[in-house]
Amino acid sequence: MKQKALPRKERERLRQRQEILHASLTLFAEKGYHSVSMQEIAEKSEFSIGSIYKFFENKEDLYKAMILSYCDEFETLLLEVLRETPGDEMDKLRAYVSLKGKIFQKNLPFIRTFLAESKGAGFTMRAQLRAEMGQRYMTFLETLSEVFESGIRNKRFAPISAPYHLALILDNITDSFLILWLEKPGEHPYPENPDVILDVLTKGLIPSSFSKGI
Amino acid sequence: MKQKALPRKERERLRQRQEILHASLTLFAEKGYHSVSMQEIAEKSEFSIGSIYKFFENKEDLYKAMILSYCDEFETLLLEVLRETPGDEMDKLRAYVSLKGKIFQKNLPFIRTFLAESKGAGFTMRAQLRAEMGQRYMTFLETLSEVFESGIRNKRFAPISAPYHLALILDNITDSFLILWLEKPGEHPYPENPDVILDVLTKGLIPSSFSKGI
Amino acid sequence: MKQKALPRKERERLRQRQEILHASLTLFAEKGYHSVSMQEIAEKSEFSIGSIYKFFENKEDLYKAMILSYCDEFETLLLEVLRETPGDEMDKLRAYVSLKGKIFQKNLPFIRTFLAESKGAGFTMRAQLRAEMGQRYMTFLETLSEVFESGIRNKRFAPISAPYHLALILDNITDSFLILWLEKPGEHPYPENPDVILDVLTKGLIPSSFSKGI
Amino acid sequence: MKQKALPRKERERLRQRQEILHASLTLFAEKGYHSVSMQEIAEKSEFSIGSIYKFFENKEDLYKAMILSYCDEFETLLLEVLRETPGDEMDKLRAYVSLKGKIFQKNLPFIRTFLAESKGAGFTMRAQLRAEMGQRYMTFLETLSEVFESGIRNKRFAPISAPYHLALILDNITDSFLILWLEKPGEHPYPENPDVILDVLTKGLIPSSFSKGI
DNA sequence: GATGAATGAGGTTTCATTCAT
DNA sequence: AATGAATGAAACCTCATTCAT
Repeated sequence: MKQKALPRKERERLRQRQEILHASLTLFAEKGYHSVSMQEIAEKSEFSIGSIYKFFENKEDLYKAMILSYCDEFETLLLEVLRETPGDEMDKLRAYVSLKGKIFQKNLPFIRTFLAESKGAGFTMRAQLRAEMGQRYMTFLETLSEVFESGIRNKRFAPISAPYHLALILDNITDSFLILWLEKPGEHPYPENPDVILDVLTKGLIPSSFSKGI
Repeated sequence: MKQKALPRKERERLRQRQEILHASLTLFAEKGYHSVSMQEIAEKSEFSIGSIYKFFENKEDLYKAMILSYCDEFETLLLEVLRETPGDEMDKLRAYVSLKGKIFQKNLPFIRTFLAESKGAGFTMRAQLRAEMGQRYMTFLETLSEVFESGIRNKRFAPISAPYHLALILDNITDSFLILWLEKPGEHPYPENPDVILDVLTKGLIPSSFSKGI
Repeated sequence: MKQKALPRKERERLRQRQEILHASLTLFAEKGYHSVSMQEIAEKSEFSIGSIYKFFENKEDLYKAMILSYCDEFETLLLEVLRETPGDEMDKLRAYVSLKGKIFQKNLPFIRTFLAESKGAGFTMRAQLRAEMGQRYMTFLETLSEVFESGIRNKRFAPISAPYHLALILDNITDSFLILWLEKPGEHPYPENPDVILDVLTKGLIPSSFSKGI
Repeated sequence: MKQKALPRKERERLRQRQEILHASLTLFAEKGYHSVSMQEIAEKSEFSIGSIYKFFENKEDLYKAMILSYCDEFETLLLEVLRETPGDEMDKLRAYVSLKGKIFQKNLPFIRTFLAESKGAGFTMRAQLRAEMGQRYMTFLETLSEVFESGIRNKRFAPISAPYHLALILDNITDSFLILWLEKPGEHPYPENPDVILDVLTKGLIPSSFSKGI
């Protein structure tokens, strides 16, 4: 019995931790790191300030945990879709583009926070978090680039650029569409059909007939 | 003589203002808006706190002025290169990609700040600045998209996507390379030859022979 | 038992609030609103600065609360004496003059503050507090003037002036004596016998014999 | 010629000094000592900040000079009317009450400042100014009380109270009417006929027939 | 002599963190 | 173990005063 008592407590603890992280995400996403007080997080999460300090050493620690927790979740999902989607490389890319759109659109509050931290200065983060996220992102890009590599190896893709660059670019093209949607959701919806996004990569801007002409 | 007396004072004032903006850029870029104190800006710019408040109403005003001042500068340069580069559309795009790389590499401290504010949550900015920058960015993208439009009209480019999307994507691809360079300057240099970046757009990932095969 | 638990905390809170108000009164009375720092109030009241901001939104709020709290207290006492003193109108006026003297002499620090705000420019107050105090004072004068009105109706008082003016004047005559006492307590004590003050109103400066003579 | 040169300069200086005092009165009266900056006084008076410091040692010195300058002016006028009004004591009192009303109504901005400093805490003033003004006020009251004393000596007035008290009270009654007028100018005008104010002193509230009845 | 740009001490207020209950 | 009242350092900003020009 005692064997199960501890795990149960432990699970309870983790659940509570998640609740705090969830509450804090909303707040951080709405107002930014510096404009959210521990008081607010305590109120929103319905824990006492003291309790929050039982789970996290300090405000920054909480913020980092929140960011990484969501990164974990999304990373897992995106890696899974790359690994497990059946079919050829294009099918994997299509599935990836679709899933990324779905995830971000479902997690609106997180996107801005995430983009600010990953693209930009990430002022709120200490070097430690930047490094951690940078590392993860590179690792993820490597997995994504394997799809391109495989495509090129299988002669499905032309070797127009280094696979790692292709991965980087595809990721950023999707980000572009997401940012556009973020700014003007009505005017610029994220395309339901992933090919609309992939076309930019797959089709050449300079038509072969034209390039031949040169 | 009196005619020049006033302008001289005015010029001196503007020069001082620029010095403050320059000093604050470095600090804001290094530590983020909230982690820089007016005290620090005063020390770095070698003005007194009081003097800084003669130039800017408050900290936020200073920050906004700093961002917009640099945006202005870069925007002007980039628009100019699009307008004035001789040759066809590809030449303009090449010139744009090269210049953007040069500008950003020369203004390292600004990039992070700028990217954070333009892509991400931009928590530090009030809606006003976001709107201002968003507006400018869109206007700029429109000018960039005119190059694509013209290219398509002149049958130089295939209509693989909406010109505005193409502009957005090209801009984001260059950003990607810059971010990569930012993280690991040695490992991922920004390509000197702009075609390395443009290839991804111009050449099709899926070779026509292959696509024909389908 | 639980029924008393909450009220006890609440009572404790109110007691602490009163302590801050009391400490701040002394300081404000000695040095004036602008020359008292929150630091000083914190030290004098033996609370931390942060704690004071738990009780009051800001310095002005604290000041207003202090003024109104003392006004409340004195108003209540003075209205009570007007309402509940047995006997005729003269008895009520005598009791009023006596009590006012006692109250002000016991609350020396408050008088100056109060007089400055009610008579003078009251620059420290925002319009809101001025209006509030002006309204209260007028209401109070109306109650006081009812005593004169009743006296006139009962033919105890001659209708030498409007009851409201009589009230205003009586109130100011007592103020005069209090100010005199304030300046030179030894030389000009507030008269123990209220008739010394009331004589000025009740007796005519110009004797009837003299006025008849005219 | 040189003999006149200096006095002219001196006169010019005094005129400028007065201009500063006049400009500062308006500002102090509108916003209160602490809410007026030297900058504002400089702008309003159309002198440079440096020049103002040539005339006055510091802000407080300027304030004191302003107060005392206006006190001087009004004191002189009021003493004159007491001294020079022809007729009996009642005529002098009537003239005094009328003139005081006129002066204050004409110098609205000054009244509040003056009343705040003389009646109330006078927070803005240092002890020095309070003492100075207190002294002057007492001296003035003594002159006013001489009218009452003379009236009593000449059997025109009944000795209902000490002459000094009578002077104090008359002064305060006029103040009361002025404050009332200040708050609600339309509703409570300062009486044109001074007897409306003086009646309260001259006539007895308790009619002799009634008092005899007791 | 006159100017007003420059200074920086000192004001109010916030909020992460602690710790007695 | 959980709480949240208390703390006080540190932020932004103002403005009386000085002094180089």
